[in-house]
Amino acid sequence: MSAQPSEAPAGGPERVRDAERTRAEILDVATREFADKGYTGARVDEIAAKTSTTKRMLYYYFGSKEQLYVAVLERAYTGIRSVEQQLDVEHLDPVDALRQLAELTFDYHESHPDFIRLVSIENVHRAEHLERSAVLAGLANPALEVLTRILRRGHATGQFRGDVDPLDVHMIISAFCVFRTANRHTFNVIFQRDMLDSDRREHYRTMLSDLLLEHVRAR
Amino acid sequence: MSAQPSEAPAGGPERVRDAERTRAEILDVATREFADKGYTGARVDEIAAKTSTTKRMLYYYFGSKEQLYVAVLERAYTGIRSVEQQLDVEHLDPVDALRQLAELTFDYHESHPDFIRLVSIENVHRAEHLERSAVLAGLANPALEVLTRILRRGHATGQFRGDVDPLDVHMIISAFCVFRTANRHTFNVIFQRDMLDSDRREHYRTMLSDLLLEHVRAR
DNA sequence: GAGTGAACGAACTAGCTAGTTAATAGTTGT
DNA sequence: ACAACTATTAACTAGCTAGTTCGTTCACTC
Repeated sequence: MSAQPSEAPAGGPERVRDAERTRAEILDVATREFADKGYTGARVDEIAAKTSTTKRMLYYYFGSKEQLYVAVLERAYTGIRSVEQQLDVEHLDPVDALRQLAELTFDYHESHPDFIRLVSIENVHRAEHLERSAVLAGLANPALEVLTRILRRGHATGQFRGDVDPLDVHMIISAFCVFRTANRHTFNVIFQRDMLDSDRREHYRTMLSDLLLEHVRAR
Repeated sequence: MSAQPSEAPAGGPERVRDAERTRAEILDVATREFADKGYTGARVDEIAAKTSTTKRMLYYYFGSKEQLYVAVLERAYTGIRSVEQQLDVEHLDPVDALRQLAELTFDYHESHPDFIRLVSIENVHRAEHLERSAVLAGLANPALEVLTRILRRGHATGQFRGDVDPLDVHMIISAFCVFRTANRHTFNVIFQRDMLDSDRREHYRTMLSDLLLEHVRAR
């Protein structure tokens, strides 16, 4: 990267000072650090040191450790929204749709360990930060809308029961996926089984779908 | 063991000094404090202040903040052993036995929020403390032995499938119970549903048993 | 080409926090 | 009764930690 100072018109924006970039870098580092050490355990100095900027900038952009943490939380939470949008419910058999939703969620949890850790951490803090955040408005809807549509169509075709609560189904999916990643450490120490072992991945992935389908299936 | 310390005048043991008692009090207070604030968030001074003794005693008996935390963890973990021992598997129909085991676990989680919080906290710390502890030896066995017996008898009577992994069943139970209590804060903020609401208690309790039975049932 | 505000950096500080020191009071064994 | 040990207290400290001060540099405008 050859530094193109001042006159950086067309080619590449090699800006020495770049608010957007600095802000984003702080957020990235802070996300890793908070996920790693927890809110109380994370150190502002440590976050700053891992940045290419200074602690002063961190306060300049985010105001306080807490506000930085909230910014991290908000960004992490918006990510999981995308899961449901990957699903083309209308063109799938309800059984396949539910299975795919479960698998997508399963995969998302597996590939975003920082997010899961942040959720655990935030729960230890009784969601006091998330509660005061504005982002969560409209976070519930996408997840539940897709599930509701799947369940309704499944009931229409006679494959599913009609009295299944979408939020209960969502809870089962979350419980399974969250437990597998969030609690794997104590589980592994006690039972000597690594729930994230790649050899067992397919087993768990199938198990979740089966569990769900057995639960919603018409009898 | 419990010797009559000197001449306590009739009434009761008005012992001014009592190692056992002091130790136990510190452990109790520390359990609440660590469960409440997490390992990093808890303050040694605060724990000491909530005791009828001083900080020095805390170091006298436990050596360090970390060793005190480990002692708290160890005591908390031994409690859940009792759940399986309440169950008289041999005199129950396998279906009822599994249902009862699920319900006992469900109830234990609900009535021991501190324990669940400690488990969450310990997972945020990647079980590094539990790993170095000796207590966990033999912690896995009671839970799995009971489950194995239930599943085996259920298979013998033709009610259950024969290829069910006891640890998988245990995992489903834990995932459900742990998620319901450990993640209720973020869940409630996002979905406006309190999973611990007493109105929904029976619903969830039944749902877990149903889920399990559908899963192990012979087809 | 000088002024202006946004972006940045180094060094500082007040208060906190785990752990200690040193001395004292109660308890036990003989 | 007296030594030896156990339990206990208050005050102290070195290092850490979130947040700040104050001054500097860059980019853009007119």
